Amino acid sequence: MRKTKRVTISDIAALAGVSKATASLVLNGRGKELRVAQETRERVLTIARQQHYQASIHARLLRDNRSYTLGLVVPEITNYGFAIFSHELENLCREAGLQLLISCSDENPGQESVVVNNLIARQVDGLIVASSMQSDADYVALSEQLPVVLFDRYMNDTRLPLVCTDSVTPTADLIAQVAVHHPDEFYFLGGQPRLSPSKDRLEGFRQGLARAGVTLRPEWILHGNYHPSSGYEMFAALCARLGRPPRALFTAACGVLEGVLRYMSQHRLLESDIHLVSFDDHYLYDSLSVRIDTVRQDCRQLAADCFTMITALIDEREPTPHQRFLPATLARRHPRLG
Amino acid sequence: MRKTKRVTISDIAALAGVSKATASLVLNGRGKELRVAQETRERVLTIARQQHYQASIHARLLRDNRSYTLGLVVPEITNYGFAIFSHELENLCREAGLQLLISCSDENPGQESVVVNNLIARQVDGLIVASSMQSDADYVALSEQLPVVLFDRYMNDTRLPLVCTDSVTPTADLIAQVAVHHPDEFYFLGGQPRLSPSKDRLEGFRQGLARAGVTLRPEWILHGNYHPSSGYEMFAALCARLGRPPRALFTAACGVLEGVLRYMSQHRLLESDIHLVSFDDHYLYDSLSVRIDTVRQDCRQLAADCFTMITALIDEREPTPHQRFLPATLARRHPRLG
DNA sequence: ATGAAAGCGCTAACAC
DNA sequence: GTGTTAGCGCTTTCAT
Repeated sequence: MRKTKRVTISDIAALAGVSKATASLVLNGRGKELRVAQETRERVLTIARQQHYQASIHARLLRDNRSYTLGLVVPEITNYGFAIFSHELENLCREAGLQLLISCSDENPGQESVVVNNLIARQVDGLIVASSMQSDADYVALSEQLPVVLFDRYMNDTRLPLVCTDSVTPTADLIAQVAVHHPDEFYFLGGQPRLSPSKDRLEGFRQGLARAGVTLRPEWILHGNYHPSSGYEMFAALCARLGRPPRALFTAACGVLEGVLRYMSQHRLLESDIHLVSFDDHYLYDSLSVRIDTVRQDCRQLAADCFTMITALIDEREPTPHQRFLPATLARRHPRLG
Repeated sequence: MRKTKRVTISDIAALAGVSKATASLVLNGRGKELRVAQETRERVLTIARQQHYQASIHARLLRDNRSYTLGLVVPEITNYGFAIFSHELENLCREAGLQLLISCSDENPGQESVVVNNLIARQVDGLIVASSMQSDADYVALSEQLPVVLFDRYMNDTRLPLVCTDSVTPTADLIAQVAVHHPDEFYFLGGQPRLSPSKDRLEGFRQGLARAGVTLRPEWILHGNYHPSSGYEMFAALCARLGRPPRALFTAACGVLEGVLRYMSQHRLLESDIHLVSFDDHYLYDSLSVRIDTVRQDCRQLAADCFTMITALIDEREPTPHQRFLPATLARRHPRLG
């Protein structure tokens, strides 16, 4: 059944008794301004419709040497924030006639290389990446070849185009508000310590404590990675060390929090009065018995800015600004004491 | 910076002093078995490497008249289950040298047409769809043209290839277990009543009640759609009608449940002793104060089966079986009485 | 107002 | 063992 031969522009041209060139002009709507008689145009159009003519995209792409395609690399599409981001970006792409190719790196630099190379091989017109790499070297090299925009995370003092949430300020604000109630004990559970989100959120944490007049103790800070299992283990270790759950805790990412919650759930700690604070929000947090104060990123704006930036680069306009840090909002669920 | 001219197979051939054909053979690893001297092969390979030769995918696709691409249409990528499914499918595709194109229909048949047409225009080799359409007519027509596999939802008695979770059995099992404790009152909040998940889950609900010896009252059944706002409103209306929250409630999809939870959270109902039962699981449900018993779909298996089926169709092997209904598992969180 | 032809980069059938 | 050549389907000069 599936062997229906493709109807090409030559077929249409032949049937309409015109040349390929004329047919092409007409079919691209360019017939009007550029010559081609009204009557000819109608004939071609009618026939094309009758034959269900659909231009071969591959032929056009080969000719244009463009794929009208954007690559997106995220650590985890199952992560709610990245899902929203992807969804948003996909819509923007579609409206612009671009196809979004989504790949997951699973927080794994090796896997990230694989998927990026795949995308390159597909000749994407641009690449948007939330990278798990330690260094921007690969992307600096890559950006010689095609537009690259980093988002969500950045390396050291990279000069690559970048869209991120400013984590430091809102984290500091939130921590400062909470820390006044927990001057004796406020733990920090972070992800990979060398990734920018971890670093920035830790910096925000420090600043927040300082602002609240709380002296940070080094043993308050624990690092693991963004996998829930890591959050689970850090929290388990902490509980073991203290002989009880901590009184106040900041988790630097939703994966870490997920692990903590799993532990709490398994150990019937959900009714305890631990004060949880976290980076990244989720709609279900409203329905948890434990109240969690969070920093909520503006995923849609992140997507919009990435899109603006990458399209600017593709069109060879230098985007201004080159790097963007977006504000976040606080979602406070804990009843405010005092 | 970005204007580096593409190095083609002709360039390589010229530099190596061989013909395009020979270069092509070598570069596709087919040089060995099929003629081409060892020495020639090495020369070509070396030069290709030096020049960072990367074959133009567009040229190959044009020639093969294949895109090595699969289209996936889901209602909502932000829905946890679909995210897992997509992630899984993406990995399977990558391993098979295919690129997955993910599009969202937002539960909207109009939008669904748009994205499907987009995917067709991209000449995907096959299409996997969780459709929000009332009828399979469009896809029946489409499947004349390319392989189509439906999943998650199906229309009436469609004969299209299909992969679904069997909703009736596990829903009935779960409801039967719970209903014995709630013979007087067990509400059902469904999505669009004409979509198969709603119908099957309602059927499971009926069967479960019957098995528990509970007589279903017509006013227990409410329908809306899969958007959280709909769940919110149905639940609000129900509470208004009863003057209190219901004692037992089954939500037919996670979107509906999300709305219910939002309402409960806003109205401080999370500590009430309402017995919630729902289709679709989420890792955060373990951490909710309200205990929710759920039916958990096997998203990875769904993805695996869709993949097997679509690749079979693409290779023109008829897949067996043509339609697959997968078992689900129950996630009971409510303490079992009696 | 229209057509002929070149070329995008690659592969495979067919020479030699 | 290696080269020639004919497409794949489209767009775009350049003639006419």
